Amino acid sequence: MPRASTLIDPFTAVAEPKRRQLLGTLGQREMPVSDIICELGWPQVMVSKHLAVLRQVGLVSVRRDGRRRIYNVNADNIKPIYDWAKTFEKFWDHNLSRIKQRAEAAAKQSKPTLHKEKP
Amino acid sequence: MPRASTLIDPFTAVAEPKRRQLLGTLGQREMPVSDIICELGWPQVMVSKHLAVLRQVGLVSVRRDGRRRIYNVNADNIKPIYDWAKTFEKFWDHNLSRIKQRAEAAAKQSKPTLHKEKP
DNA sequence: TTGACATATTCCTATGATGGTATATATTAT
DNA sequence: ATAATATATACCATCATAGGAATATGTCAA
Repeated sequence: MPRASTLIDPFTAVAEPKRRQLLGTLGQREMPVSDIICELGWPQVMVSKHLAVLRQVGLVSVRRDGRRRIYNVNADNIKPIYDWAKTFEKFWDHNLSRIKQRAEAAAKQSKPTLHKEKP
Repeated sequence: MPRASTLIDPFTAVAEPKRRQLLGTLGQREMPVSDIICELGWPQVMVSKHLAVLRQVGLVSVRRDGRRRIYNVNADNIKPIYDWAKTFEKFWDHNLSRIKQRAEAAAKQSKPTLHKEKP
């Protein structure tokens, strides 16, 4: 299989910088497509297609308002990304708080398989 | 440009599920490629190539040990992902704690548009 | 109805990433 | 030097996807 994932998970959806931008914009306030177009300055089709992707993955939700569609962030599906990244916090959080035990346990007790060779 | 970014930033690198798996494995402890191969059960070439990508983006670092290469996570470059995702925490963190002020300030001053329905 | 407006979808193409196979490089052992 | 081990790189084929253009759908107004 020549290429793994697609648009089924938030990670791939968010890999596209434009989609992060879009989410950032929507994060400020819910808005209709026209506003997004205005704020980002992209062609309408581009906005609509990126929105379609984000919708598929469930990162945004829509509701209709006349001929407009009001989009807003569905942040629950961003949380998995946050959670995943957070599993590495022990590496950058050096003045540990409650994570102390867990982090130290995991990080330090790996034996010195580090830089010794077969004698 | 038909298809935007590639393997230049952590987001795209981490979009590949296998690479997240790999990072998760390396997150436990630093290890040589052979151990990764063993733990994940992937063909060697696959591991090496995914590592190459992660290296390019700076998500892992290597050091040599004889004919082995010891890899470990370079978590500093995962933090941008964490930070980005964290900007949406106001949406899912409803029983706020210390983030209260900040979250509320940011979230509330745009109207309570969170889960409105079609009228 | 017709027309204007707002947004979505279909079709097309080019790029480039992924996985596989084979091969190259580097290091240690004999 | 040769072989064995450990890992990386080059080459190839497939196929998903971003973007563009054109078009479709849906909604309000006259």
